[in-house]
Order: sequence, then C-alpha cells, then structure tokens
Amino acid sequence: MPELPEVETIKNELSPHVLGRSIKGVDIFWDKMVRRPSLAAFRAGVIGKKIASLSRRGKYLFFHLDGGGVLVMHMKMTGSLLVDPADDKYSRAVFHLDEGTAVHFRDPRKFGVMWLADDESAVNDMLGVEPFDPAFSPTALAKILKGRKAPVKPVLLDQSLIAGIGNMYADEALFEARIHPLKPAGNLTPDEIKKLHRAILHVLRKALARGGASVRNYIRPEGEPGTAHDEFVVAHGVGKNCPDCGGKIERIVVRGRGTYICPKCQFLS
DNA sequence: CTATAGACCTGACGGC
DNA sequence: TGCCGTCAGGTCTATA
Repeated sequence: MPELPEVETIKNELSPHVLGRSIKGVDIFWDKMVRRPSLAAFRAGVIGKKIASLSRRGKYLFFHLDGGGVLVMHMKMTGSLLVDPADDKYSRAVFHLDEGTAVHFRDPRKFGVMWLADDESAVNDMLGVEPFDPAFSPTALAKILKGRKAPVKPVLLDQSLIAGIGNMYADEALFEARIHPLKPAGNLTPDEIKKLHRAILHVLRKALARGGASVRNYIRPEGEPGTAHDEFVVAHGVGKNCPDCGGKIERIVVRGRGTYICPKCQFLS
C-alpha cells in the first residue's frame, strides 16, 4: 500500500500544510504506535517544535524538527496522513499545529509506527539504494541480483537491497519485464536485468505521476484517492485478462505473499 | 548465511 | 440476514 510513490506523494502534498508550522500538541489514541523513546519523552520532544522540512527514504517519512530531532513515520499497510479530515475514524494520532491545522495519522489496522530520533542515519543505514538515485543503474541491479538463489520477487521486496518497492509494484514491474516472480534472481539474463531495471523505474514514475496508488485504503493528505490503481495491469487483477495475450491473470503465492502474474507472458526460464 | 513461520491488526468479501 | 473463514501485505522477530 503506501510504497515509495505513495509516501513521496504524502510528502509532497503534506508539505504546504506543515512546513514552518509548530506542533502545539499531540493526541495519541494508540500508544503502541510510538516506538521510542517513551510516550512521555516522545511528546516532550515533539511539542513546541517547528517542522523545518520533510523528506522520504524508502517507505519512511521524516519530519525534520527545528532545534534537532527527527520524527520518523512508517505507514505500513493501511496508514495515511490526513489534513483536517471530516471525521476521526481510525485516527491513531493527531498532531495539532499552529494556525489550527490538525494532521491525523489514520490507520485502520494499527500497523503504522512512529518514533523520535536524533537524525535519520539509523533508518538510512538499514536501507538499500533509492530507485531514483542515479546509483541505481542496470549494473547496480545486476550486482544486487548476482549469485542469489532466492526468487527474484522477494529480492525486489528486500528493503536492505532496494528501498521502496512493495508487493504491488514488484508484481507490476515483473509483469512489465515479462519475468516470472519465482525465477531465481541470479539466473536473470543481462537482457532481463535491463528490462527489469527499466520496468521498476517506469512503474514507480507512472504511479508517482498519478499521485500514488489507490488500493482500497490509500488516501492522500487532502482526502483524494490516488489514481495509479487504474494503471495496474496485474496487481489484484485475478480473473482479468492480460492486456498482451488476453489470457487470465493468475494468483500464486511467493514466500507467503499474494502474487499476480500472467502465466503465459511471464517465464521461468 | 538463508529460509520460513508467526506476530502484529481489522475491515472487506465470499460462501453458506 | 448473519456467521465464519480467508485475504490483504510491511517489517520485525524467532526458529530451523
């Protein structure tokens, strides 16, 4: 759900509402979402601080606070940030800013987390390359895949290798590159690696241009669903027809994750 | 090292 | 109508 394009969209659309604003108060309705430090220390570290800038790394969102400290958020599967929503159903935390703005962390499934850190280095260090970083070249992708016996899909989902790809965009990129998700990562041909590299960037860019996906729960800060959903070919498309060969899209399970493929277009060998 | 399973949660949906 | 099981999927942790 919130994968790289969604978190980037949240960052972009939230910015005008929060940059330069001060946090006057915080309501926490689901204590467990605050990971560290303690709930009291979290409040103390956030209240009275001005939000200097926002940034994103992988699927993480950072609020850089004036005077030090970074508020780190991860939406996990159903989290979203809403500005002055019409209702507070599923609001697990609310940040009250000056000028009356309220930012709600809405999260039906309560998987989302946030914490206060000195800086972003700890998150940074555990994540792999950003897909939009020039360092993510076809050669870099080849290096990541090389020698791995694991199926290519879980390698794409490994945040310590490439940061920001989630289940949907992995399926979509593999379909676009016509590669079967179960193909061992190390067995991809140079041509497949080139195609996969291009497909990853294409799929993420396309989603970004449409304000992120709209898969059931994902909502943008101003309450509008994204429209990238319409562009998905295989994701959640079981029973639909492949736009290429007309065959039925199938659902298989790869490492415990629902995975959508066109069995005619995506090859194992 | 890898691989797998379970945990965390709750709403939507299909079957009966 | 309503009950029940399954599915959704990001990431951490535990275990083989």
